[in-house]
Amino acid sequence: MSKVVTRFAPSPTGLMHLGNVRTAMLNWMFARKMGGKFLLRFEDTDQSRSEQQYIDALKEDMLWLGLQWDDEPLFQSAHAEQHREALDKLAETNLAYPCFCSESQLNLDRKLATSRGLPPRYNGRCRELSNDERQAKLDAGETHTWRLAVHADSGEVTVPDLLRDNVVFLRKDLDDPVVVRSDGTFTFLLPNAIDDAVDGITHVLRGDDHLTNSAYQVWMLESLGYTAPVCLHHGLLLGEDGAKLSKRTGSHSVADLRAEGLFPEALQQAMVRLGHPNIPEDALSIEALLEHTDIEHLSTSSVRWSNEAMWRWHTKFLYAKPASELAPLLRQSLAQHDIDIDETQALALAEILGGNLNRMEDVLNFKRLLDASETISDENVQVLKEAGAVFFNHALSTAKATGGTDWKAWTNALKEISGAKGKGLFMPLRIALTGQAHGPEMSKVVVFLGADGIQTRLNQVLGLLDD
RNA sequence: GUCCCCAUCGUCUAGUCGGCCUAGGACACCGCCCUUUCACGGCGGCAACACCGGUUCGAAUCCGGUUGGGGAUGCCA
Repeated sequence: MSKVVTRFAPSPTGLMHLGNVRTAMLNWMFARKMGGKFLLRFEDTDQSRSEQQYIDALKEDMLWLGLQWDDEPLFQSAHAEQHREALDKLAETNLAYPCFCSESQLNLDRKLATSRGLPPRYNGRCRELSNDERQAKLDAGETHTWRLAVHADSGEVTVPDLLRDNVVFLRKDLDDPVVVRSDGTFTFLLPNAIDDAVDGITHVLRGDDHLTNSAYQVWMLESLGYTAPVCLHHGLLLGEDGAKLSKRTGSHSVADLRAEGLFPEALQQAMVRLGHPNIPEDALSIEALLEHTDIEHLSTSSVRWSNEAMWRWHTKFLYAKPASELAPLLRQSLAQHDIDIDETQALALAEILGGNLNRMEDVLNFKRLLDASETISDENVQVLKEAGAVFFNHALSTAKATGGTDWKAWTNALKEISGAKGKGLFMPLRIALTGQAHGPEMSKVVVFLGADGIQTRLNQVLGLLDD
């Protein structure tokens, strides 16, 4: 059995999107799983729309996602020769033919067919031209496209598919697809298939929206004497609303997600778990995912994307970050809002905040830990008012007496003097010091702030209550 | 219209040959416990075989049809 070779073949005309991510990951995973190769091929035949910046961005996103490709990236444009040869070879045996029908003629044909209740397919006018007629038109320089003579004959095309029963199409139900436009450029159908053949691709994982295309490509490759790659047509990735993935329904580009600070692991988790059953919750690395997935049993029904699930994974990964890794991220997030802290401070902050942030930007909720003048929300101020100035005067005096950095000692002393206890004791202090009703362990917070920090904030609260 | 694909809890799915399925798991959600907060963790709960026929002693599972979604029928990829 020959080695498995898969590929991800984006056209460099845009950024990597969620649909791309799924296809790329599945092809990568299948290759890894089977001990094969995973190739990256840029389908850059549309030179006018292809841009170097997208090639670079696509590569960067792939690496960010942990999808390293084997060998050097391939470029479809480098195979122009083979595409031409393939067409010539098909033309020789009349399996491809020039079509001189005009756009308006074809529209008319379609209307006519539909009105008669027939499928609106190409009626084969130019397929039935004699060789002489054909040559005469070509010599006269008439504009033409090239079509594949699929519909012409009886017989069937079988698309081999590992995920389902092989799909059988009757040739008469298929059309004669255009493979060369009137401007002489190829449509996606031919180069895509030829490249797979010459690149030695053995397996193609793609959405089932390609099923009919696969039929055309299988027919073409087999006509040329190639063995068509085995397909794994999986169900489509849908948006959150169950409709097709579109920009509006959350089809973010990977670039957007990265800009939002998403961890690649979170995207991996959310993506791979779609269409796969019962992957243990603790399969957190891509290797672990690989181990617990069976690509050959990937679901053939469509699946829904969930941003919420992805961000939940992100939070899980964030919680698990040790302070040493969290610290630089904290600095970075704060720096984005023009707050600069040094490394030591960042590490100290990371140690108390770890496990309290769902997204990196949540650190902004705790600005009061860094700056005593940071305002407190009205709702929380209300809690401070209910505690009252008397309470905070006691708090200040006991803080001074005990130093305040021993949470237990301080609060015990305060409890005795003020008579406050439980939530009524802890909550006002939490809000006064952190600005938030929820957050990290107070015993750590007081150490982080130090005696001065505590007193500054208590004084600031007292000033607030005076107004 | 014609052809092709798909259809189990809110979501992702288990369900090999029909009986062990009054349909299992995970996530989400809800409740309780733990916790000075949040989270984690523990326990419990809610919740689905799209519909209609047929075959059968017995169907989520097989067959037919219907409905719904998707794709093709594009000089998009």
